[in-house]
Amino acid sequence: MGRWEPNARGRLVQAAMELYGERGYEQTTVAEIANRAGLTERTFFRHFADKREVLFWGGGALQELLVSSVGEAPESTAPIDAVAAAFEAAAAQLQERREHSRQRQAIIVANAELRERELIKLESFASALTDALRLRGVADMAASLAAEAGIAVFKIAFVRWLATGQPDFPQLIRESFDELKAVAAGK
Amino acid sequence: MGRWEPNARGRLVQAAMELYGERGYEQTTVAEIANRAGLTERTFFRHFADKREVLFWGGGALQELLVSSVGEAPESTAPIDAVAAAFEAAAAQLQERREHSRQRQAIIVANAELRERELIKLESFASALTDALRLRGVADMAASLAAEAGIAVFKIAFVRWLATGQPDFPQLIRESFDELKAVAAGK
DNA sequence: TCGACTGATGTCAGTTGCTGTCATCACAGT
DNA sequence: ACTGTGATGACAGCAACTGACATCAGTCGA
Repeated sequence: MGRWEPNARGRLVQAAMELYGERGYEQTTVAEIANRAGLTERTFFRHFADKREVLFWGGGALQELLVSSVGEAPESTAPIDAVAAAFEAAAAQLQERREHSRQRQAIIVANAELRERELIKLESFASALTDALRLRGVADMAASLAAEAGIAVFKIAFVRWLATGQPDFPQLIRESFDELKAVAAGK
Repeated sequence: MGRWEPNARGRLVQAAMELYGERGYEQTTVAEIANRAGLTERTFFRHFADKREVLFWGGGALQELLVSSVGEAPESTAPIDAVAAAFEAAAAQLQERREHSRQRQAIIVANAELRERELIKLESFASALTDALRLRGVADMAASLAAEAGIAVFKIAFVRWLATGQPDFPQLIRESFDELKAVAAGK
């Protein structure tokens, strides 16, 4: 056995989710999180850049999935459809942990600082998607627009997925992209 | 003459812009801003909720312009076109202070916390636009999509306006909405 | 086997953003 | 002259975050 209990980072995430859920983000101190995880405040900040980041650890995997999905789309696929396919894949992934997503989102929407952090994470997704599209030869402007529009669709569909009882998130994504196309066409 | 110099809020904004520009956002303390404005730190926080907000004061006017523009569009106008018209009006407004916009944006892009704050302000615009569209009888989903897609176009066009030397921001907005339509159509 | 090294953690002091509370005092209205 | 009122100052205090140094189980090469 090691000198310390294993998976310190995971314990911190777990403790933070619990405490943020129980008494809210602002009413929780970092010292309390660390304490519940059997660690010190200083150690918390060695694992996470700040008090918010603990809720967003793991977002990198989703970003990689989005990028690789765009890269794997057939060459003839239009940029917006490549982006749509990427978000369908992401939706399938999220769907496997719906309850976790729901709890996490409830915490985030209850606090402005956390919403800010979520928005910049989504912006990072948009930036990564833009790069992935450029690699396919898509022009800068079209790549940015497809990526940002995709994020817009995802944001809306995600909220809808959690709000309604609809189980099939990927299908909801498909329908939402279709609706974007209708809206953009001036319908 | 009053007991205090007038326009304390304006002096704080001015001092903050100067200091953030000179030595960066993080390297500037609130005490320094207040000091340059001839006030105390405590007074700074009576005028602004936090150290970031001082850069975003006045955003409410732009939001009102967006909302009223959507409200004034002809009834037959499609949601996406009402949104486009609103951003054209906003662009015309911003164009009158291009140099100020440029300096402010340079400060914001240089710091992640400030980018977060900007994103949540834009999200607030999206929410207001969504409400304005619903008032016109647009369905929830279409309203959200048109608003969020509009924000996406604006974000991209704004950066482009400042990056290129292009003087006509409203026209750039029009072209960008046209390109969104092309992208959404799968071109 | 031993000693040097590593890496995750603890300890502690310090800065800064931000808040609550109370005092001050020119000005306005009566 | 009397009494608010509102913007400000003064001060104490909490919590987020950082830098510097200590600790010590495990590891690895001599």
